Amino acid sequence: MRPRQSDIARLARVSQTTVSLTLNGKTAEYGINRATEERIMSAARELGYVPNVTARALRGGRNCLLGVHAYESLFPTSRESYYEEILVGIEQGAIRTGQDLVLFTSVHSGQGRASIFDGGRNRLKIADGTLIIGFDQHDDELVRLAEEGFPFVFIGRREKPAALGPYVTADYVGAVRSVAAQVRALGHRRVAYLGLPDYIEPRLERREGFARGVEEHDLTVAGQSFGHLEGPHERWVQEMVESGATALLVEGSAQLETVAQRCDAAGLRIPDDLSVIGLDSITDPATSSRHWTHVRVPRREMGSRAVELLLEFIDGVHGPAYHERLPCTFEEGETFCPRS
Amino acid sequence: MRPRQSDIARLARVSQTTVSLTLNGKTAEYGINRATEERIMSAARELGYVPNVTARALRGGRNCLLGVHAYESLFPTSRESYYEEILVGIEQGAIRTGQDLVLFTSVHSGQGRASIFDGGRNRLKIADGTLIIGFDQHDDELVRLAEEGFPFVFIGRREKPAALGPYVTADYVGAVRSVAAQVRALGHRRVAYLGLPDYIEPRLERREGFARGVEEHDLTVAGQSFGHLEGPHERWVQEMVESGATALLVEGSAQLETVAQRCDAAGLRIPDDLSVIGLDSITDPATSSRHWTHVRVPRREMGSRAVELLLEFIDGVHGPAYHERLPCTFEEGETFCPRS
DNA sequence: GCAGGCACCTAATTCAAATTAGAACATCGA
DNA sequence: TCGATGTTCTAATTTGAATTAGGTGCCTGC
Repeated sequence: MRPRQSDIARLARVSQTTVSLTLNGKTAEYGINRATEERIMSAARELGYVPNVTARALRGGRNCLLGVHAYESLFPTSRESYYEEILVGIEQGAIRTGQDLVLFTSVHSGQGRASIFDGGRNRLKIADGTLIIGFDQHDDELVRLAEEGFPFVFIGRREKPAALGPYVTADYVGAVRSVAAQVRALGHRRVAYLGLPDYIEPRLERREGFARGVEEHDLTVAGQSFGHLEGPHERWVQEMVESGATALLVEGSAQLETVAQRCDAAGLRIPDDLSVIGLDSITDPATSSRHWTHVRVPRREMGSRAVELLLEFIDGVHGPAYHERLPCTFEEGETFCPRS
Repeated sequence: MRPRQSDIARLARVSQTTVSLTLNGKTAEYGINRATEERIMSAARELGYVPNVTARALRGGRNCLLGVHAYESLFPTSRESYYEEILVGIEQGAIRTGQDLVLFTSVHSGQGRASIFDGGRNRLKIADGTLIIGFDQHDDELVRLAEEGFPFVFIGRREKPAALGPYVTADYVGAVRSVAAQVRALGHRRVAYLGLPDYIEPRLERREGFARGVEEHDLTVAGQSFGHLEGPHERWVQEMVESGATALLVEGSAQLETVAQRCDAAGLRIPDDLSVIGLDSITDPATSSRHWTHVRVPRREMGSRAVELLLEFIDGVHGPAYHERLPCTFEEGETFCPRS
């Protein structure tokens, strides 16, 4: 059996209280005698004492467990997962802060959509709080839990923050504005924008950033497309360039490859005839045809910061309306050059 | 504040004992009245009761929480991670059996090697048992925990099972013997083996399977190499073929690509001049130059089965010496043909 | 010689649940 | 009507550590 504080106490001929005090370094505060302290410490060493976290957590009311919730499989089958990098960050954050993570897999066991409440046996609350990643289809349940005072932190998109809990996201607007500034700085005047055919928050914010960037830096828009997931038609690329565009901003990293193909087909050289700048992280550099100049979304940092934020929220450091926008970084590549 | 059993007790006008008994389904065993049971259950529902994992763990109850332990980051930074597929399987197993997973990230917080005990933050016991993946550098600690009766199940390699707990692995020996049989069945007589430069269990077992297969099917060995992580030198490939090999078995999936390059360089066609069979799963088919004929290690199934096994072990269905070897599957590809 | 204060330590309680050992009451057979 | 058996529930304890609220003895100052 593992030694307890009371075993140390017996060996050192003191009370369990004194042992606890000593082991927690409160000797000065409570005036424990130096000699007593040494007896206790050596007894602890002799017995190979290891505190029981469970007991400690019970007393402290904290479980040191943070939930991770994603409405989907967490260990992604596809390698293109949006979650992956965020999860890496969350893990790092948890390591740094000494928390363990709970994956609420049991909520998936029912068929149909995963439910946080899961028929009343609400497992969620075994954690001290929960990180929620991505797209939410469960606002009703979240509202209920938040009203009960259960702490959440959201990562990434949050359509209606609704003050349910703090969130961490990236500064998409700022990132695209800054791209616009650099485009202009390299002499470009006329630009185009290639978007994905949906309207989730990060994309809307990029578009806002583009609009503001264009205005602030006196650029003109040669074309915008939001039509196809995979990328634009060759025709669109050609027309855009013919109408004077010398730089193209691309929302989706997968679209970049299509752009490359279209340019090849149209006899356009990147970046000599057209500078191309990606507005999202490159998911898999290994499968990229070239070294794209792009904006990296700090997903890892977002995950990592979210862990700290959740702990701070639990401790009452921030209110539920608190949020942070982490800056994106500009990654130099070989697809962006001065206007020729 | 979160409701406790005593709150339910007050509302249902019974003792905390009765609440505990009822919530744990021991009504029959202790003869709790149907009406009392219903009062308790509805009170619990009304208050939104959720058991406190910490208290339960302290006292020694079940939490429907299974730990996952890997001595390394669980969410891999590299996409080539050995763990990934196993984790997918574990997640599926957990979903099927209604367990939640705890990632013991907190043990990594100390610098240096991750320790299960780690100066006292042994949180392991909040889980009902733990899955241990991969290579273990901590046998001493495991022994200690196992002696305390904490349930483990090991996945994959286990150098000294030491009867600490059951394990799940793949039948590497059988898989390679069966490859040898097929090689012979397609008329090959002389074969070569390309291994990785280390001696962990799965590789040793593959080599044993190769040795036995060669003997059983009356094959001869034209060459064996264990020199380089990335693959063989061109010279080795040439010599092997010149000495009569018509089939090559390759341990590492990454090595396959090197083999392809060497063959191209030497003017050897696969499979016309040389059949090539991989002995491990193809990690990323997208980056494969061709559709390799190979043995797939059932890592997903191993993870999934390990979850069940852990539950069975906790329930005393198996002893600590129990283990299972799951069969590998033979995946047809375009790199293995009859000897011409 | 007695209040006040300090140094040093401990008994008792708390955390939330599980469990052991019975208690209170009814019923039944002899 | 007495013991035996059952039914239905509870008081008290346990888990391991942290904390609160003291308690004891010694010294100082007046």
